Amino acid sequence: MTGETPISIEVRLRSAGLRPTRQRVALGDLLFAKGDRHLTVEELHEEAVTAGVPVSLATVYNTLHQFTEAGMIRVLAVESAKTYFDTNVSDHHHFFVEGENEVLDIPISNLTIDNLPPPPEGMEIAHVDVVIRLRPKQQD
Amino acid sequence: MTGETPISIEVRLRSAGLRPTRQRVALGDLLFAKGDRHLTVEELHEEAVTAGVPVSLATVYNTLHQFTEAGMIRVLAVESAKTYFDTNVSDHHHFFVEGENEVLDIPISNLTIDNLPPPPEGMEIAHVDVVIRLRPKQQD
DNA sequence: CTGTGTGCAAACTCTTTGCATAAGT
DNA sequence: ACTTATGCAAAGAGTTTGCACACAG
Repeated sequence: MTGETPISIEVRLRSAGLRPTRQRVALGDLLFAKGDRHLTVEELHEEAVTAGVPVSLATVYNTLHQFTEAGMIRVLAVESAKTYFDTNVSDHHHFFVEGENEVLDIPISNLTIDNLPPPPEGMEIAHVDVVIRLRPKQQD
Repeated sequence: MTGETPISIEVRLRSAGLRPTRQRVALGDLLFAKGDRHLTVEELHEEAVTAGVPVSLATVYNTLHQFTEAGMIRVLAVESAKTYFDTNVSDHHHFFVEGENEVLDIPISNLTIDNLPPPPEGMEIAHVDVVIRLRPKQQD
């Protein structure tokens, strides 16, 4: 066998209560076909147009937010003007290249966080984001 | 004794090569007088105006960026539309309240990160940000 | 005085919204 | 058919920029 059968985008969309329209399916394919990715709205839009799916920017915004609500992707905490969406919803972390505003997955590592503080009353932890900010090494 | 003598804003500005103008000193006072804070440009601007220092928004933007370059404050990695500036430049971490876009310091805790991955070639780690995203506890 | 800094308003970028048209079930 | 999604263009929010005036040294 060649691997696990991925659940089709159509099915995933339906379980999320979203109609599997051409645009949503195409965006879902782009997002999930190539492994884990972090994209901005503009990047995904451009990919879609290049791939022959002339979806509008507004629809990409809508769709990414819907996918986020459905828990299929999530928003990354980076200090950039643009919003980054991550197709990997599990606990893992990121490098963020200053200046270039580029997001990289932290490769296989056993980074661990210990002694997480308790959340304040009435709150629960939704997610823990570790962003390792990188800059070009300066040899002065 | 009542504590350490803080270095005056004037001196700090001069060492950073910044003229201690009325606006910069006032903003610096607001930023550093009350312990560690995280503020948006708008919040600081409003504080300044309320405090009787009618500085312009553009100047607050300029000043916060200059302070950041001087290493006096830093920008936080949160997934908010607004930029948050933190007066605490040391390694410490944050709660981020979803929806409210509120940033809270993580109180005294011995949160530690182990097995930090090595940065990619030619890059060095500028800062490690841990953002613990909070949401209201739901008891369903 | 001379060079910086400041304020204002306009410009820019990213994101959201309203509404007519198109597509899914 | 009926409902929901899409596209477009305009509006919003946050941030940056250009230039005349003001202030610090």
